[in-house]
Amino acid sequence: MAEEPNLGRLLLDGFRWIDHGLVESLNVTLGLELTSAQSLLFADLPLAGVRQSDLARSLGVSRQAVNELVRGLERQQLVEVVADPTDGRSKLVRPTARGRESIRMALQTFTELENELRSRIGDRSVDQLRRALSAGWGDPPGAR
Amino acid sequence: MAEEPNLGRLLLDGFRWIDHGLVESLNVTLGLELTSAQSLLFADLPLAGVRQSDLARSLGVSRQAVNELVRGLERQQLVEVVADPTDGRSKLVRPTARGRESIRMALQTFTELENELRSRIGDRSVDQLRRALSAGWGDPPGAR
DNA sequence: CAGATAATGTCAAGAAACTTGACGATAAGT
DNA sequence: ACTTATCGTCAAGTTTCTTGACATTATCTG
Repeated sequence: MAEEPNLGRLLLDGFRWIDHGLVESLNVTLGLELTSAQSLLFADLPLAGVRQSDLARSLGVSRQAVNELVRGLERQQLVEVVADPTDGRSKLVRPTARGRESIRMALQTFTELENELRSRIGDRSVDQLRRALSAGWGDPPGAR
Repeated sequence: MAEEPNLGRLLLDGFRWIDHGLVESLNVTLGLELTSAQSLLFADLPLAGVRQSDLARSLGVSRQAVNELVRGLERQQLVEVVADPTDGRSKLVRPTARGRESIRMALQTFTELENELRSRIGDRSVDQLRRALSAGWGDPPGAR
């Protein structure tokens, strides 16, 4: 007993804390109707636009999944999807004016959440947390 | 650019790393067929048994969700569900002999993953990571 | 003790977030 | 030129979770 808590559970709890704060902020404060996955994709969308398939790679999910999320954002006029001038196969996902404003809010929410965290566990701990997490996870030992 | 990466994304990546390693270990090495959520519930199940509804609270999901996960584990004879002698409403979820063996493997996997992590980012970073994450997340500012 | 209130497990229906497989269109490699 | 790979997308299915409703059992209250 006095089991040290499972690291996976700890990471998941942390994620849910951030995620919940982000979704709440976008939906309640801005009156949007974003799901969790849409928010996460949307929140750090480059203003210049991204190729859908790069988005899939960066999120670590299939192109099909990203496609569906992007269509949801499009329906809410937060992004527009245009043909990639440099590649006839690709499409670029780009925030609209309305989208850019929401992204600003999302980024502000991230810093607010991080400040909240700093006030709880201290500046040093937050910095160390970020550093440890940023080191890159690569593949777990058992990956095929 | 050189955007500092979104903390939520970092936490999620970490979780997925652990999760993938755990599921892989249980399924490939032990020949089980556990889903991600089943593995997470199963991996640190108290040997003495838990009430289903306590499990739900500790995981942060509904009783209905836990019920379904437990039934899956039961089908694979990893747990048995018995009436709680102290409360006629409750049921206790308890690992079987086969389950206990698998749990030992799961715990071993956790330490292996953590060791892998130590070799990548160093002992101090792992300790700091664990400490920061253990501080408890409570409710995010916008929680209702 | 009786009656209201609450907690537990479960059935059902459905939403969310994925997956794999297949396909046509475009790009790139040889 | 031909093969091979990549891109977006349609379709179908899985996993994980939700809310609502309900019967059963405990607990609280007067």
